[in-house]
Amino acid sequence: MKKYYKILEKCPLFDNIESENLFKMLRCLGVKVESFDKKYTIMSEGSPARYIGIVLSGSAQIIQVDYFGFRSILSNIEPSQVFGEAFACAEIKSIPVTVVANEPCEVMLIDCSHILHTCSNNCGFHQQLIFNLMKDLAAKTISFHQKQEITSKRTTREKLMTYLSLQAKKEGCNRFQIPFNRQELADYLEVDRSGLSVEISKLRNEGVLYSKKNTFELLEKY
Amino acid sequence: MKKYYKILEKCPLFDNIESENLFKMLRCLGVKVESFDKKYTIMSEGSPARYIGIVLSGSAQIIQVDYFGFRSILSNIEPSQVFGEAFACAEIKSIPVTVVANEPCEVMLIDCSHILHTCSNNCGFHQQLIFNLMKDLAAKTISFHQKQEITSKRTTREKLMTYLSLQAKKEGCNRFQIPFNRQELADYLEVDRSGLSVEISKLRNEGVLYSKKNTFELLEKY
DNA sequence: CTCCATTTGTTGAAAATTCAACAGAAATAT
DNA sequence: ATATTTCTGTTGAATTTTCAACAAATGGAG
Repeated sequence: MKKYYKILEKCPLFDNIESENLFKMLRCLGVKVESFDKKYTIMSEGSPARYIGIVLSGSAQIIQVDYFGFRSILSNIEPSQVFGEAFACAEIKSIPVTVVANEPCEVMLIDCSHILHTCSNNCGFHQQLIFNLMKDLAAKTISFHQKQEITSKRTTREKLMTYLSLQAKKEGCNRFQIPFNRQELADYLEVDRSGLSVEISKLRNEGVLYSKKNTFELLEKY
Repeated sequence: MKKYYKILEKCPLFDNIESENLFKMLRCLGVKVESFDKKYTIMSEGSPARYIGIVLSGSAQIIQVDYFGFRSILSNIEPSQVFGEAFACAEIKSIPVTVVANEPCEVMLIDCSHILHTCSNNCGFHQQLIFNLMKDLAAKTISFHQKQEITSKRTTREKLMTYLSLQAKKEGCNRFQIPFNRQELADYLEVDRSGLSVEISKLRNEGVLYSKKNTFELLEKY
């Protein structure tokens, strides 16, 4: 467990919890750590909403697949970020999304009933944990608003530029990497992959951006 | 304040709080009630994220208006529902959306600092309030997933049918009213209004649905 | 009731997306 | 190193959306 120290410290779920107390608490919560190979399913749609997950290494994607097999990517989860908390906290029977490993990854799983219902030891961390969960959920809601701002645009070009601008802002730099390949970016922006490639080429020719693989740079022109 | 009793009782923020304690608590929180005429702005984008709102009567819409004046409707808020909580709880400087009165309405505003930071009286309701906030935010996240399921569809017809199916399911009845007129529905589904009208007409002719104004009915055929 | 403003439905043209198919590039496995 | 698979960019055709403009229907105000 020690090797996850640095990651867990940065997890918003454990804000304001002293590191010496953290491991005691994790024992109390009865956490478990699991590993998944690339493309493996971490949580599947329809399964009980019981666990809150924390990515320890690698990365995961929250996806929805509709009746016709169309995939849409809701978000990308990086180390020390939390997933599944909304379903666990809302106490719904089954989760409406699938979580897949985007690369080999390790995740910590916490049975949400250990968080939501006061523990038998009545340890003082619960209140802080619930407060942290609330802040985390608030932050998630805001990031959904941002995604909505992107996908509400009507053209592929606008969606792409809105996404890239927000990324540049988040990274604080005009040159940055994105966590998606082309098909994934298309599924995140909710557009056609080939149409997205066309648009990227156009923007490159117009001198608006530089791109190579998953590295992008917004040029002055824009 | 007494006249809002029934509404406040149903507010998820006050779950598991005895009604006799509710009013004492509201005083402690220093709530205020304000009225807005139809189309008036309740909270405007860019303003400080200080208040959590509860709709007491009428209804409000959460909207985003982009650089070009395109409006998109994120959600509709009915009496006893909460708004603005995500921005208040995430402690961001300014809110990224606008809240407008959809009809004459009254809202209760609670300064979030009174909820997030333990009150001087150290009254026991805070923990419950924060727990309720957490559950409310979890529920909001889930409803965003649902909206995403709608808007991720690629055609106007699919978006419309997905929306109507979800509404029918929510109402538990194939015949129901929606809280939007045509333009608003278009802005919620993120499609063109005239194209939406065309699609509704087609579906009506095909016998898939009945519609008149904002009343819809999904017919057997579907 | 009449007038006026708003909402809804309809149309056709222009623009954009989707779709399928394929070729070249890049990554992976043997 | 080579073969195989996956990913990316390109194309053209078909579909769909968007846009602008207008007519019909609806709803309110006076």
